[in-house]
Amino acid sequence: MSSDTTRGARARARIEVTAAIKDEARRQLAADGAAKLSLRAVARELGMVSSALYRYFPSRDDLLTALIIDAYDSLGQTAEAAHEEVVEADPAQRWIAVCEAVRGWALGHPHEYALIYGSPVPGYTAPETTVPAASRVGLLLIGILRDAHQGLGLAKPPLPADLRPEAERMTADLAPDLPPETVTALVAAWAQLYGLIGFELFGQFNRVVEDRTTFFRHAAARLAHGVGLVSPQQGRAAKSA
Amino acid sequence: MSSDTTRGARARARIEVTAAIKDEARRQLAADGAAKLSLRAVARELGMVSSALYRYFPSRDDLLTALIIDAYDSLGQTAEAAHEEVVEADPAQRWIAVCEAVRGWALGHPHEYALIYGSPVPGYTAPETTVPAASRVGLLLIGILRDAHQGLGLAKPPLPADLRPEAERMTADLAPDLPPETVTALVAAWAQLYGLIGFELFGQFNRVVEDRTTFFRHAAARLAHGVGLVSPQQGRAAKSA
DNA sequence: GTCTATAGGCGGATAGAC
DNA sequence: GTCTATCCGCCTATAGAC
Repeated sequence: MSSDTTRGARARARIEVTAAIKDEARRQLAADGAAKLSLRAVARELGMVSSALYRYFPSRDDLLTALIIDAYDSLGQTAEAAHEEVVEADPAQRWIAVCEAVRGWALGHPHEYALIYGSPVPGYTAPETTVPAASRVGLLLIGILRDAHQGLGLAKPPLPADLRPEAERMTADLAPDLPPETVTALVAAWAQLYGLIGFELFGQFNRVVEDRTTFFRHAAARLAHGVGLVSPQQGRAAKSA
Repeated sequence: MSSDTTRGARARARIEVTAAIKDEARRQLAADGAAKLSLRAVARELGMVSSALYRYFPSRDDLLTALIIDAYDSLGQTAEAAHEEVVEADPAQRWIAVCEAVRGWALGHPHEYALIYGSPVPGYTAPETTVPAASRVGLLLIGILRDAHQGLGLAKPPLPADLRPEAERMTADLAPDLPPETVTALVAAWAQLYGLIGFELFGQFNRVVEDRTTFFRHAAARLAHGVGLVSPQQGRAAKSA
């Protein structure tokens, strides 16, 4: 039992030090960017010696991978929590809520957002282990569309003939129970959502858009409409598009 | 006259060396990213000594600024040239041609694209001198919408009441001769366009979208529709959206 | 405009003692 | 797990000779 306690204490200490390392690394991410993330600097700031960090993360890239997975999970959890709050609303409103949650997280964690959705870190390739965390928001959006589809509240966006083969391939991969028109529109809307957020975050909207919250809400609503969701509240405006 | 010739030769040499420095810097941008761009490494590769570069670029950031302006200009020129080719076509087709040109340039110059539209370089702030070059593609798109508006070929996207003040502010800034509905939709489409390109370029479409050219063409066409452009050829599909 | 030399830093990663 | 010591590399920027 005393050996159990010891092991437990060691495990706890390891978890705490690991968390401290990641916290400090996140701080440096904000200051210098992922490309310059340095184990040495992290160690210095924590009052450790650089070689000690290698017991926690075998290399700089492993630390980066941990930060990426944490960021995807934090974003995914934020989006899921926001969705839970409005899970009784109609699908279009749930869509908008998730979009706004993603934007809110991005504004609150700009450097982590850049880490996962910004330019790739040169010389670093994310391992497959990041995929589950990276998929969370996408799965949430698919779930909303699925609910709308089952409730017959989903219009089919247009799909030109030359895109149909690719649309069916994507559908088989991502959501075989949804129409190819929907899946294709979703993938496009997904990318466009991150375009809106990225432009705001990375300064492209400076001196262009001022009331960004309102602008974004409207853009997210139009994206919802684009994938076939029509909310009762916004039906009038959306139909006139 | 001999002094003129000498001065001319010196000026030419300066231009050539400046170009060589930027070319080598672009090569390193591709390899290591903007954050690690190093005057020393550039000098080494050119067979010069690092201190010599300071006669051409007073600091690393000035070199970066030159690369950014060059990238915006290269993109802008590519987009303008592509637009010239189809300037007789209807506005929707010209819109799509410009979008495809932007994507084509991005795929051909991924690291320069990341430099201007990717995550900001930590510690670097672009000076105002980059603005004119950065505006070229936007002005091109505004011009297409202006032609469509004057030709009465432009539908008004929906604009909710709470967005109208911001829409009118943006319109006064960007294109006072266009309807606020159009300008608002354009700004959103502009961001969404870069979202599509960024996702393809930065790997988010890996294992998701395969036939990216077709996918993009369709997405660009739907963006055209979203800003109010309806091409005769695509009228049927677009109207059913 | 280019050179050498120099100041004063920074980094990743490993070996071997404790 | 943490330490010291070490290898070997990198950087920005300047001074001063030519």
